[in-house]
Amino acid sequence: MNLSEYTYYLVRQIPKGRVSTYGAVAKALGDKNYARVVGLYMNRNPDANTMPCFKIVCSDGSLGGFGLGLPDKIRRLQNEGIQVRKGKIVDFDSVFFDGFQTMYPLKKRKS
DNA sequence: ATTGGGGCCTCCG
DNA sequence: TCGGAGGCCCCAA
Repeated sequence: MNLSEYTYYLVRQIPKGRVSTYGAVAKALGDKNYARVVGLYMNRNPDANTMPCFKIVCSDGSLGGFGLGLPDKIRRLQNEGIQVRKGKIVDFDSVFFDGFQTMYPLKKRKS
């Protein structure tokens, strides 16, 4: 399993109605510096059916970006009952998910 | 609130 | 194949 596949695996762990952040995923990957790379993976694979990248937001609760356009991201979030006001997640602390199940710490590149 | 440095991958020429 | 530029960012100052 390569890095991008492992990233998708983690993102799919986010329960319905919850969100997580680029940084949280990066930390689950083993290094917070992966945050930007996580964003790239999201942008590269904007298929919301297999990879709910709309559930990944910035660590301060703001939305971040979205390859298909932010309005679409907001719509998808609200579909799961997540409220968005003024470009931020409402009650961010209570919907934030950081309970990723990491099989192994992926510190370095894996084949 | 704003700024800038960080350090890793992917993309495209 | 090689190299440089940039990214759906984060955090400490």
